[in-house]
Amino acid sequence: METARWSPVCLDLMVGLPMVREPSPARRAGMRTQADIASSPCGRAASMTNGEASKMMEAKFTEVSEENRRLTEMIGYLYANQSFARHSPEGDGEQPASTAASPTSPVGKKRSRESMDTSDSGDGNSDKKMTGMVEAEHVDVESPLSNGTCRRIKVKRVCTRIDPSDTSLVVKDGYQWRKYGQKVTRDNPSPRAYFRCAFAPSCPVKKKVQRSAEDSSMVEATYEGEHNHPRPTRAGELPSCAAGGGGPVPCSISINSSGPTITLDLTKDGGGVQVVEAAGEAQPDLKKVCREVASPEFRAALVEQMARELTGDRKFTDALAAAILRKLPDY
DNA sequence: GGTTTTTGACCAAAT
DNA sequence: AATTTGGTCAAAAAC
Repeated sequence: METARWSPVCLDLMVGLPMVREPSPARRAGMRTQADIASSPCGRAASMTNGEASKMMEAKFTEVSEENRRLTEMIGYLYANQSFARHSPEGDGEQPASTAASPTSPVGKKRSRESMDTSDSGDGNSDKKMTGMVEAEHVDVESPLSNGTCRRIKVKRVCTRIDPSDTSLVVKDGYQWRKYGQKVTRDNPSPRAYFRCAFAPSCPVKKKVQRSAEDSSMVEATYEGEHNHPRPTRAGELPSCAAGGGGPVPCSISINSSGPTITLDLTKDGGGVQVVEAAGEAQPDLKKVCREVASPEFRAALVEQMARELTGDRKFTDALAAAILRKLPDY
């Protein structure tokens, strides 16, 4: 996720569909405007009367506002929550490997364990809608090579809610995996399953999946490395809007600088949340954070925070006004 | 008969 | 140096 350094809170709303018209400033800033919504396949205002289109735009605008309100709540709460305060000065998700991982934590050093277990392939997110994924941490770690050099490996940890009765430990992330091992670990009675990408050895990505010790309905999937091939596409796994449907608006937001990077996925009801840890330090209690994210207090704080950011962004308000004006009939 | 999963054994790093 | 633990291998079983 691209993050900005100039503001403690940067809203990076990557919302919407491929552009049809010339990108507005708001679009360039990543914001989906009301006009975009109305002109998208999700909104069919063009074929309606002005009254119908207006009502539809109003409804869509309300819908997006509501989503933004929820996101504001979540961001504000997370940002205010100083449990995230342990970050490097840069606060950037793409840390130099030397700071992204503890000196003894590269993949391959086995005993650094879950502290380096926070991992990311950058790919397991796109199916949060299917899996009920609620959080992820990303860090880069160094993997020593035989020639003495190190390569950076992206590592991501994803929490996913699954059926407690489901013992398969299968996390639907859109990729194909081959299981190569299972192990019971010391601090969790549930076994940990080890998977390699089905395209191995050409694709080096691995993942570990283990049911949460505290909540058996949650599984933690740890991805190591990045896929070097496209996701095997299957019907029904595309985002509803991208597939031409009228579903939720894809959206992501990032916060950065002195705080953590947080990604909110509006393709999921209630919004999936990724917490992207800037440094290699393990997040002490992400599960707790996830529970807090769902709380009314969190939502309220998020509303205020996001509203402040949006209304304070002159570019956004100008672009929104311009987009609405374009959709108004000429008299 | 080929592919995938299971599972005990093995190895290496950490303690 | 011995033990513990996590990760991987590979033969057997299952599909």
